Amino acid sequence: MKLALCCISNELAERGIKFQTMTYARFSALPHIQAMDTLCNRILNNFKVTHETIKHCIATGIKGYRLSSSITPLLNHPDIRMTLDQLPNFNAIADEIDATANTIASNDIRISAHPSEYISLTSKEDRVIDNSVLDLEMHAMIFDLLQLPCDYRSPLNIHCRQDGDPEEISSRFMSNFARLSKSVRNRLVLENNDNAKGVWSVKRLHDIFHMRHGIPVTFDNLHHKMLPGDLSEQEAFELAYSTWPTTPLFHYSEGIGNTRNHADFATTLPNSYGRNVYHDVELKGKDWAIYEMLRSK
DNA sequence: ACCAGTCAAGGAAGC
DNA sequence: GCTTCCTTGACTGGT
Repeated sequence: MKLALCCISNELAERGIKFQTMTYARFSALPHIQAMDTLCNRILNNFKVTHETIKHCIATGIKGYRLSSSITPLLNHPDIRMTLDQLPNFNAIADEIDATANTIASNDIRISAHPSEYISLTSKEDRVIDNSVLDLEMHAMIFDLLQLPCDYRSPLNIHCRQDGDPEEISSRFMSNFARLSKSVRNRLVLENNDNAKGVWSVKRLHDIFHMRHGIPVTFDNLHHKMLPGDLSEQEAFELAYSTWPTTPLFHYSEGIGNTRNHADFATTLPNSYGRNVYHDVELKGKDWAIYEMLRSK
């Protein structure tokens, strides 16, 4: 079974190998030179942690890794707006990225990302679209620097998050999609959601975004459970499976009770219905949960 | 060393 | 039109 780790290794975190972040409030409270210095050091640390985590996955039989979307805090902030290569320590960062690229290229590990849930290509506000485009381009730039395939083998997975009239929302989505670089467009996939009004089920994503525009649909079993539309789990799984021109990368999680709060560990294994798929394991136990699943297969 | 509070994002809902 | 909630993990400041 091809299981993938999402962002954080609990085992490495326990050994002190952890991501760092910085808030804008803190950044602005410090003298500028000191603020930039701290930020640059944290970003470099985050790339080192990323590389360590990928090596850790390879060593433990984990077949995929979802990059954290918090590797580069603040760079897209409206009052900062920097790209990686504008950082004073970019050379050190590029060296770490190159080393990571080598690790990925010489091993069997699939890399993906799930940019923040706050990204929206459907908003009516230009400011929100601008921020979202920048954030997606930042992800794609990191993917390109890591020399990842510029196609769905390294997907950038987001939601269509707004509720309302599907025609209106999807047409806004597609006109903003056209603004994105090829690095983003070639990798962008859409995941089913379970918003209150229940608009973006697997079926609807398939009918609108896949049939009309060829965008693959990521199947998430927990979102499907909360918003099945008219489909059984297997029907939704198969429909999403049919949208991928390469091996799909789906999401697996379990809620606590009947909620969407993620449980620590799996009680069952993800059902692949006999198909070849990767599963991003969205359980709070992270790699500890995956070890258990790999043992019980 | 530890703990409680803070921070950041976009959308939805309620007043 | 404002506030609050949702979510998450790490930072921050006080003990």
